[in-house]
Amino acid sequence: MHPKLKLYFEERTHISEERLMALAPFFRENTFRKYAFLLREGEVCKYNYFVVSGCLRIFSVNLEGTENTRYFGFEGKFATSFTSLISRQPAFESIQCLEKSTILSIYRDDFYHLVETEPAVNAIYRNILESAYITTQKRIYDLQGADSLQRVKWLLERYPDILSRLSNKIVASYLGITPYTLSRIKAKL
Amino acid sequence: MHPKLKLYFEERTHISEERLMALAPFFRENTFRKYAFLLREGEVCKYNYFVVSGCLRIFSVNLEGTENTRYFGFEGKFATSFTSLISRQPAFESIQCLEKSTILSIYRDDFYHLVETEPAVNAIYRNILESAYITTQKRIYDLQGADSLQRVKWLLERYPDILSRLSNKIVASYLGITPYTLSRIKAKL
DNA sequence: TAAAAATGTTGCGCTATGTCAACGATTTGA
DNA sequence: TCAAATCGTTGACATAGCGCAACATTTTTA
Repeated sequence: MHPKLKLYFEERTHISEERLMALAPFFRENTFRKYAFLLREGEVCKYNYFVVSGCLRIFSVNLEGTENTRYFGFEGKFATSFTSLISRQPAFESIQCLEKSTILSIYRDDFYHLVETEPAVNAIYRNILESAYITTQKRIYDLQGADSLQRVKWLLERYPDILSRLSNKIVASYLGITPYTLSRIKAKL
Repeated sequence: MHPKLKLYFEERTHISEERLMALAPFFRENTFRKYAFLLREGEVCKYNYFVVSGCLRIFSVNLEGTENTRYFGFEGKFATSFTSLISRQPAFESIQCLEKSTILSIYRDDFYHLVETEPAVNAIYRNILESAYITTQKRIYDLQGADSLQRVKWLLERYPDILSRLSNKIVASYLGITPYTLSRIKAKL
């Protein structure tokens, strides 16, 4: 099993070395080039992804053509369209590499089989859902009603790396402001 | 066990009548008057609530004093500050009745004990987290970048009752617009 | 049930931020 | 490696929606 994934499990749950190793075969490692799509809007999401290195984003495009990014998955994070994975319905969002990335993929049915049969995976899944829930709730509370400056400061406090690591266009689509406004705000900081 | 809660379980999981009945003693029934608080910001949330009748809202107040509502719990829904319940940290949000309400409460430790020991409750909890996650994700996608008119239409499509059942002030705090703007938009619909 | 408090409506001015345009800088891929 | 494409920056302009105020209406509670 990849050491990054092993670490992920060890930090979040108790599981014997032996049973942890039994999980390894379910994860397949791939590398993807920058801008590669792991999922396109309209497809049914069939995998849960674990980012070994690089970075993913999950985003959708609205009717006016504006991109809306809701999640960045950096090294050591899981990322998938849970909405599609859970419901088996076509995703309304896409998953894309923002850098050359090394990714471990676990097939949907394998993943949910493990959630049902391996307590450690059940606990991990619960942990992922709980964290994702808390994060999104906080995001709504913090950003709803906040002006652009507050949004950028919010990002700087929470995820200071993002602003330097990713392009303005991508960051703006995450903050819900235009790249023009973001550019102006950065100039004043 | 209250028939509304029984129905909730039966619609979402398989469990024998007998074991379902064994869960009943963990839930205590109370009625609260309109505007009563079940949780105030800063307190640690100790209960998960199930709404038998009436309506709860979960909201916070930002530094400027603007209220921000993130969830309405109507009849047949669970509602709690999961962030506080999970982390055992003080809540940054409050839970308030918007109508005279009948509520079933289950104590935090009892609830998580059942999550660990009763597969049906584990499944229910997973289901709640999954649904909450999907709902919040969609909310972010749908509302971020949307103007006030789009927000009101979004509400009318998804939760048409809310607009007639709750006050403009409350609805506006859910949509992230001012009551003034909401009033003007309603006049034009 | 009546007084008080809260909420809804609407006019007005202001400001933040979106849109468009032009151009320089950076990135990308053949 | 270099041409083409994308992205960043900045000015000018337009406008959605906020804040305030004043008054009407509804709701609350004593």
